[in-house]
Amino acid sequence: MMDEKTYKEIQDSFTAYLTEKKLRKTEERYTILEKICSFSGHFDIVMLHQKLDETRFHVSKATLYNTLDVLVDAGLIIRHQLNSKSVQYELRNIAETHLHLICMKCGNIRELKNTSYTNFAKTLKITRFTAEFYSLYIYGICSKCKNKGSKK
Amino acid sequence: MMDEKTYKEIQDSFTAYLTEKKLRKTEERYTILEKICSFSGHFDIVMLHQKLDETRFHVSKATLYNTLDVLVDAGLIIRHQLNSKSVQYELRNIAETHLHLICMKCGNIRELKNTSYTNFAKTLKITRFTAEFYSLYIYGICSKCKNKGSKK
DNA sequence: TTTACTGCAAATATTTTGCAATATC
DNA sequence: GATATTGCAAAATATTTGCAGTAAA
Repeated sequence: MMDEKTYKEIQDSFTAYLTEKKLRKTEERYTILEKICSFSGHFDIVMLHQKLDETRFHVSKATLYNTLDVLVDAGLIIRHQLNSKSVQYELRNIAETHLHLICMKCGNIRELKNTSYTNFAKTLKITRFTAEFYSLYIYGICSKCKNKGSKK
Repeated sequence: MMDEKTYKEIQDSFTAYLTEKKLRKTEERYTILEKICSFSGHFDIVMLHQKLDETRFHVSKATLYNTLDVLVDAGLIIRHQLNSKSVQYELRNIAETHLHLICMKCGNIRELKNTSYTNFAKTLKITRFTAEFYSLYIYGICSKCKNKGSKK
């Protein structure tokens, strides 16, 4: 879990967004966000649903999909398609401080703490577009697959 | 369509891959690759299927999914999840020379010709991973949405 | 020949939608 | 109170699978 201060900032940002868009501040939305903030990496819908159920907070799939859309719109989480399986989400806050190493053989994803690419990307001159954040994916072969050869 | 020389290189690379993996060199696989090489940007399964049908080359969805998997494995195309709708594919060859600007309001995607991020990324020291290619996604607000306010 | 690949249709998985009940504003 | 949001189940989409026929090696 992130520190309390960061969590409060994210929460406040969500509240501001909901207010601005005249959307309702429901328990479901805040509880889902809270759960997401407890993850340190990627997650998908199924996993999030399970974790919520485990803490005895059941929401319908419809609500989950709806809330994730809202959170994406609010810019608090981002959507990745890192492998062929399922859509993965990640707190923008965390995604910003990592780049993603994706093994093209086994599909494994490694997060690598690195902020230099963001700094680099900020120097790019881009017209007719206001950049908010950056995601770098590096595709290649992880050391396991390199040694063992193809796993698939 | 790319120039003939590039197309031949891609085709040869596919042949080498199929040979190495002891996979068969079928007309379907080569025709699908050829069609993909005629696109200058992203495409999805539905669009590819249509375009193939238009040129009177019908393949089943099963074959299409199978072939796209093979092409991803071969490293010739990459898979993007650029918006919430559907998975999009792109020739790796083309993807490498562009970065992607994704509007968080309207979902529109703009490709921006830029290779400097690849050069930058190549300078990153990464252990236990052999990088092959790089993809930079920049999330933000496009000028249309900036002016008009939210479209959604 | 052998068996990988294809097409088709059926099975799964994923996401969206309709609608009545509920809770926010 | 008005109506956005929720839950549930059904519908719509997207993807995978089983299997018999076909074709590459």
